[in-house]
Amino acid sequence: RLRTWDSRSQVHEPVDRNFRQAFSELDRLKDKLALSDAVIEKTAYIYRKALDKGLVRGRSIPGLVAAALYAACRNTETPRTLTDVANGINIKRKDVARCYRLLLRELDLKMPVVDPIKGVARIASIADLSEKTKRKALEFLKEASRIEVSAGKDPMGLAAAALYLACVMLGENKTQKDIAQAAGVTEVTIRNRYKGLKEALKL
Amino acid sequence: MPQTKPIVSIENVVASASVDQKMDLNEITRNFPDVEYHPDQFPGLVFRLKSPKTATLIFTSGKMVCTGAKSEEMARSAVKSVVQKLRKGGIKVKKDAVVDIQNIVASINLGGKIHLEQAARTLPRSMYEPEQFPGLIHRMLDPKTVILLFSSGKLVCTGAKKEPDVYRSVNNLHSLLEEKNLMIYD
DNA sequence: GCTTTAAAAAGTAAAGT
DNA sequence: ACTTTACTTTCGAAAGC
Repeated sequence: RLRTWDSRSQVHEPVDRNFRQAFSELDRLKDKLALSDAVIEKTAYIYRKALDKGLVRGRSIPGLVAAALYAACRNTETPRTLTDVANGINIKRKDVARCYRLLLRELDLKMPVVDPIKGVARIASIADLSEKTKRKALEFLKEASRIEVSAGKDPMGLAAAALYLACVMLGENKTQKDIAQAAGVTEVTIRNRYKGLKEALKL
Repeated sequence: MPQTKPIVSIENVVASASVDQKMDLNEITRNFPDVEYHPDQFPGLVFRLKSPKTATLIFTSGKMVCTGAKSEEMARSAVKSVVQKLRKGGIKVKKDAVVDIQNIVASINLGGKIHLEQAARTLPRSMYEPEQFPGLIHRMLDPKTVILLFSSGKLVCTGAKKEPDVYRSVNNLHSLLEEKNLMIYD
């Protein structure tokens, strides 16, 4: 467990101090964001690479740890938003985003495209939506990505709109506000995506 | 050969310039009531022209930065115009400005939609993060430019230092998109 | 890295009617 | 709900913190 870290933890060279400092940060996040060991492991791997490439020089350690963590989530298809990670470490989302872009560029990381389907379960559980509604939303999203209405749109906004559309279709009484809050988007975004989905799916 | 002819529109040209002499920004501020100069905030003075609609930053070193022009030529004439106005306003400027184009921003319409997600998977040096921005960011090596791609088929090209580089970038990308079947024409 | 300038793309957001 | 304003991304130069 955390071999990347353990392998050098005995040696007290500056690089390892940096690594240890960075990961005391990460330990707190593991519980806060309910992350798996695999994600933590990948975060350590990515951070180590950044360290070896000298990307940490003159930059905030929490910012890069957050970025490495977000990259690990993306890489493992773990549904955590940039905002989740930023709030977890208590840094500005914009700073995490900047560090994340730096990691992608300098380490040549290729990330899978975020699938809106990954956000459905979390929104549904926070908004307390039925299993049936969830299934229906998944269907809508699959068709939406097939015909590419999702291109350029915020995955969480799409997932929220699909769930709202499913609620309307199946008669589950949930307000746009409830779902918007659960998804972390505005009601306006749900309305816009809802309109787009309905037209594109000809419903 | 590409199936459509991209419509390219140059939207902004950034140029640096120098009159190779120290400038008294406070004097300029006194003689030109419309300029903005807040040295606490930024060391450059902002000199705006109504036509061509540009903003030129003037520094005490005599170096300048002109933004907002719609062409390389317009940027050069804007700088000439600024120097001319400074002289008319009683500011002594011995030499004419030497101008260098630093960046050209253009908007483009390819005339067909783009398979953005597939492009994100196949284009090298690209980043597609719809949670942060709706466009796909692609870094081209030659010419060294950055192109933003949108599913609508519209693009933004930036980083070019010559107008021909904008066209070369667009044509390179357009061919690449067609080669890889990432374009949708109706 | 930041500060300031300008400009487009499309999405999201917030404020005011 | 609609409009308006504004912010996200990309780029480069300038002088200085």
